[in-house]
Amino acid sequence: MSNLPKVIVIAGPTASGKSDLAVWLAKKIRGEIISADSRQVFKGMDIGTGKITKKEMQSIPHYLLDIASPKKRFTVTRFQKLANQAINSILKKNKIPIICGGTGFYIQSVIDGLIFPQVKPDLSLRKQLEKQSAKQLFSLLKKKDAKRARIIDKDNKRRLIRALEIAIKTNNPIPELKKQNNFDILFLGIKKDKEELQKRIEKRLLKRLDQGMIKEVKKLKASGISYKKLYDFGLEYRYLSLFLQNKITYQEMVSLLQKEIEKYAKRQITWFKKDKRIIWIKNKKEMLSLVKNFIFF
RNA sequence: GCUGCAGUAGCUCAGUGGUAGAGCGCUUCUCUGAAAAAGAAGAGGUCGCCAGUCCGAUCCUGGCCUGCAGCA
Repeated sequence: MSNLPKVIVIAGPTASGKSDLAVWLAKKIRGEIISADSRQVFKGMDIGTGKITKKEMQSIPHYLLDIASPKKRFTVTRFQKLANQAINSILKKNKIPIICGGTGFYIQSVIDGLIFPQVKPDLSLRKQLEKQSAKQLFSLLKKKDAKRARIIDKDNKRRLIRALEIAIKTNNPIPELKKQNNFDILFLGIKKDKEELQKRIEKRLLKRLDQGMIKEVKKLKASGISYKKLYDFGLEYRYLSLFLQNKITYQEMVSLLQKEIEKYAKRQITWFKKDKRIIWIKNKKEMLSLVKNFIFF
């Protein structure tokens, strides 16, 4: 039994019904919700991210939605900081924080208290390194930080660039990743079988197109967000903007998007599967008994 | 019915006289300040069917079957 503050986490792939479940639980146990979603943090990205509506929140407070401009860069460490603040203010009210979302890296940064190297992203350095091939970057890294080079994904430029950024700025090898235990965690995962999830993805996709998802992307573009940036947001924002540029047809957009969302869901599942703390649940009843047990003992 | 073109991985197609590849899909995986991003690996094929030539045929020859286009 630990004295650490209790935090509940609800994770799962996209379209698994996390948000609804979290609200339902919050009402039962006097909880408040912290969203852990790397795209829902942005203002104006609502339909495309499947963001919960005011009405659906049923007056349960939600944190970390609409807290950043899509024109600016948002990072894990920013998320981590804000999430910790949110947890503290929920705890002060004597309520239970429920972290709910699908961005595994964000969730992990908070519940494992990851300590990242103190090296801020340097965009001009990154741009410069970007010009080199993965092979060149890799051999550069071997010189600067041989240990890191041994375990890094040598084809992944993005990873290589960040590793080099750290090595160059600090002139030191990257420190080992530190974790700290700040909370007593109940980690729940929503289990859905493949066919059901695919059906839910399809249904939700068509519904959101109906709700004006295209208009939302047009609006973002009109507000000054480039197609390149929209492409980088991925999924809905990527494929809708390709359609708006006439690079693909409407039909292609819908079928590509369906496939891509399915693949994304699989990547999420791969991530979560690794975490052995997760208890996989199928319904509210299973969840509630686990939660009661967690809170009262 | 005739003529032409095609038939190779789940799909779209490359290719070679010494039993085969790509892209996409599928499966599995990675993740140290971009994570809906960015990457990696793997499993799939008696190369339409039957015969012939050849040391050897997916590739050449003949026949058959199937699809597409044109002509009648």
